[in-house]
Amino acid sequence: MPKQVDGEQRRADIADAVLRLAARDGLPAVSLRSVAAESGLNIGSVRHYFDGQRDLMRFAMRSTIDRVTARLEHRRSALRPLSELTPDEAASQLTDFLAELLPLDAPRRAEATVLVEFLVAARVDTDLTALAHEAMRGTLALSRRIVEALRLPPAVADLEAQRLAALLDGLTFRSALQPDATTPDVCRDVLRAHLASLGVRADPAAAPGA
Amino acid sequence: MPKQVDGEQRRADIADAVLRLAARDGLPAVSLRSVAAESGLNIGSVRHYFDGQRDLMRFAMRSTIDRVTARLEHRRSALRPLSELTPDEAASQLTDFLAELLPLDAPRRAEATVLVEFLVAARVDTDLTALAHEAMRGTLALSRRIVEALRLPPAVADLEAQRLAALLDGLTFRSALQPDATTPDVCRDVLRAHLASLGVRADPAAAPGA
DNA sequence: CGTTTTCTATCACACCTGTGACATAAACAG
DNA sequence: CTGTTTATGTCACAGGTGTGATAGAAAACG
Repeated sequence: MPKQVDGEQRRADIADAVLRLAARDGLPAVSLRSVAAESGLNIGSVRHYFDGQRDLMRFAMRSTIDRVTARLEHRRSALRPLSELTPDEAASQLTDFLAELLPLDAPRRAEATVLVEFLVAARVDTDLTALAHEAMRGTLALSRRIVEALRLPPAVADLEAQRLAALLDGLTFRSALQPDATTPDVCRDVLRAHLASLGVRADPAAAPGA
Repeated sequence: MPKQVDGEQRRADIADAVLRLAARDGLPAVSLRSVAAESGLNIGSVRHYFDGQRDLMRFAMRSTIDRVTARLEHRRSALRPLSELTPDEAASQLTDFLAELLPLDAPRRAEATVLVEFLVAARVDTDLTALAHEAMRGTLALSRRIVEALRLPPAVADLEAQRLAALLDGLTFRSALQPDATTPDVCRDVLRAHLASLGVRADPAAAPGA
């Protein structure tokens, strides 16, 4: 029975317990004792790997953000240039790409839900404000890149980026809190319709009334 | 010194203290003792008007929902028929109307922020789930009415209602949590642009490319 | 071997929570 | 007046929290 364990792996395991707990019972249910129980460790062990609750929370939120970011980056590398695609194909590809942010299946729902809880908590928790700003700026920056890829005129790029970011966060919010009302199908359809409505301006050949 | 006080007024005052506390320090900071302190009452008095914390929370959330609903109804009665307005005027009027939902000034920001906290808490708090569903269904129903007023084809009405609801909630979420990043001006502009983009389909005379 | 570091585990303490129970007092009813 | 209801306080208790301090065991080091 090896006693020397991988410290980073342990921290990740504990953070996972935090995320599982927060997703299932909400952030207020996350305490050092509940995390210890969820991870099968003793509270003393948890405290050995983290300076305290604040440190634990910061780490858990950071690892959530990093996980989503990594998944997006991975997806991004597999994107085909929009110039090779029809407007329809482009919309589909971008929908699948941005859907990585949405709570469309169990793991993504857990991530999105926990992130929403963290973002709300960060409003009054100064330990998390920096991470919250980073996360919010991230989806806005992502939206901005999408808007630029669709070659929207610069005059409306900022506005459309804000609109897309708000739509993404709104879909996440509604679907994470009430998945029976805002189902994964609704999320996909809404997102796709939105991207399509942006695309028609970009590609003159798609304008039906011309 | 009158001892016989208006019970309903007292309950409303206490609920106000809950909302102020939740807006300033977050829902987790709301306890019977903190509410008593915030409202200038004794904890015994608070407990005299409410059966307990659960009752207090339910009442506070309900009064928040009712307040927003009442403001919207009041605004609604002053709306001019869209048929009397140019598409531009219609978009402006609907923007102002729906802006009642957004955190554009201090009181509305407090309301929206508290509502977000309640909705998130309701995910795991069975006492609040019914109210949360009511609130979420409310903004969807409101969006639905807007979409119908814009005379969008029924084939896309459901989708557009969901999209508008998500946009409203997303703007609320982002602006309530980080008003410096999603400013009131951004909210207005985004909302107005969205309504305008819906309107062009409704009114053929506004189509520029025809 | 002994020493040191790493890891696990437990106790104790102060603090905060909701709530049951009770006392006190003011206002009203008869 | 007496009795009752309404309202305000206060106390105590069990349960939860983070954290400081400490102990013990196991692995790694010299």
